[in-house]
Amino acid sequence: MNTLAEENYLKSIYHLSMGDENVSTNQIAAALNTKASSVTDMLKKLADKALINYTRYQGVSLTPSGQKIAVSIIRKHRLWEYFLVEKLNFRWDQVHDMAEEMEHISSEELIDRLDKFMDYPQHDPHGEPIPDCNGNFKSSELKPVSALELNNSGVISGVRDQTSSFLQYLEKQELTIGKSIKVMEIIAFDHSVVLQIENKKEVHISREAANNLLVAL
Amino acid sequence: MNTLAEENYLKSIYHLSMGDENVSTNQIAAALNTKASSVTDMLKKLADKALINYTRYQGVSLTPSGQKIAVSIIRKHRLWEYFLVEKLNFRWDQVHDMAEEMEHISSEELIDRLDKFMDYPQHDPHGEPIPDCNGNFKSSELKPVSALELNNSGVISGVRDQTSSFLQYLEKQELTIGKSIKVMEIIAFDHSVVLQIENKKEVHISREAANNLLVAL
DNA sequence: TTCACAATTTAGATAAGTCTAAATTTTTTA
DNA sequence: TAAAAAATTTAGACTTATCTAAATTGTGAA
Ligand SMILES: [Mn+2]
Ligand SMILES: [Mn+2]
Ligand SMILES: [Mn+2]
Ligand SMILES: [Mn+2]
Repeated sequence: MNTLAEENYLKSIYHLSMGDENVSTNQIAAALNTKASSVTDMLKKLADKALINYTRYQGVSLTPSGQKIAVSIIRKHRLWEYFLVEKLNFRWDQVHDMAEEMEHISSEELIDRLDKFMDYPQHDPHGEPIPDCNGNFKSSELKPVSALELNNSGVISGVRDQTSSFLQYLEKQELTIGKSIKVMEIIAFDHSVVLQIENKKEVHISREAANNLLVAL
Repeated sequence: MNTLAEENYLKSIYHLSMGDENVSTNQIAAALNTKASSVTDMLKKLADKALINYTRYQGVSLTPSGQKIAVSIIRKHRLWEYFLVEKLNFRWDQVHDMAEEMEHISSEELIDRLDKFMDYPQHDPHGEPIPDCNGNFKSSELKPVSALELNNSGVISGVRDQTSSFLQYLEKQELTIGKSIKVMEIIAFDHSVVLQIENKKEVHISREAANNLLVAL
């Protein structure tokens, strides 16, 4: 099928092109922790395979077949994360790196059976929607806390950054999935935000944290 | 840790060195479906890493650390096969190739939790013993049908060859795990064997098949 | 004990994926 | 709008894992 490296590039391009138009070489290099020159090499290869639209110096977008592969990898990633948390009792901050490997297990039938085994879950442990076996899924209607206005409320439903350090920080602040929060104050100086959790405790989080914490309204 | 290729070589050497002394370059090449020259290159690499004992032209054996890695890969392989059959309802003849990929998922904690989740199974779907988290397991006391004498009985408990085609052939002949069989006749000419299954139906199998079908006495 | 043949290793290539350094193109800024 | 800066690509190299063809080593039959 496709190599592990190709799959990682396609997934990265997919994530980076959310909303925006073309994705740049440097964006991909940053996301994959590699060098721009390596990215250029791979872009030529993916373009040859008709998985991306690529013109020198102009950035890239996925073709329909590239998109299909990317979504299939994302489906695998999220289903394995769900499995690790729900069946093997890992914490949500432990599973991302393992899923990064498991998403490359090739069998489609395996992943469809895993989906059924877990009774077709709709969201992964970080609140992201799980594509079904046809690749369909609602794009998440979640907003970052940083997009809320004063006195707005929401229910914590996901995260953008899935690093252990961020998830563990949230855990410590009791900002976990399902909790309802209200914006008590927005500090103009640094865009940091004071939140009230479940009408009780207040916490003060940075702009950076508010950007990466997602809520349903 | 180790690359996928290295892991496959170590596992292969482990399987080939059962009982025998040193494993030859050509044996490994045949098992991995590659060329002898490629094997030589890899043997040098594994010897540099102190995972095998290697002297030019003399074949190889695993060092204790090489053995430890091989057993860990085999543990993963067999636990994933068990998972695929018991939890995802695959047939025993469908799981080997998927497990060949899954055995390379690196996390040891993942596999230990999977082991617990399935309640520490002792044998994989082909009757092979599953090493525990310390790498301990009884070497299988199973004998090939070809080693039985006339009128000996046994219970079908495993297979050597795990290809789909052999497993499907056994299924069709009703020679499945758990069935008891008795040797009714051994044809001197071609060493083929006539078996009676569960004191009922008789089947006639080739020497090749008898070599690859394992029974407990 | 020699010699032919089988087994193994070496030599030299190739493909994938990556890197650094240099060249090129695009974009910004003055 | 021309120079400077930033982004991107190219050139050339390296690593891992493979291969074919040629050279070397080991061994068993005569
Ligand atoms: Mn993830
Ligand atoms: Mn990945
Ligand atoms: Mn197997
Ligand atoms: Mn394998």
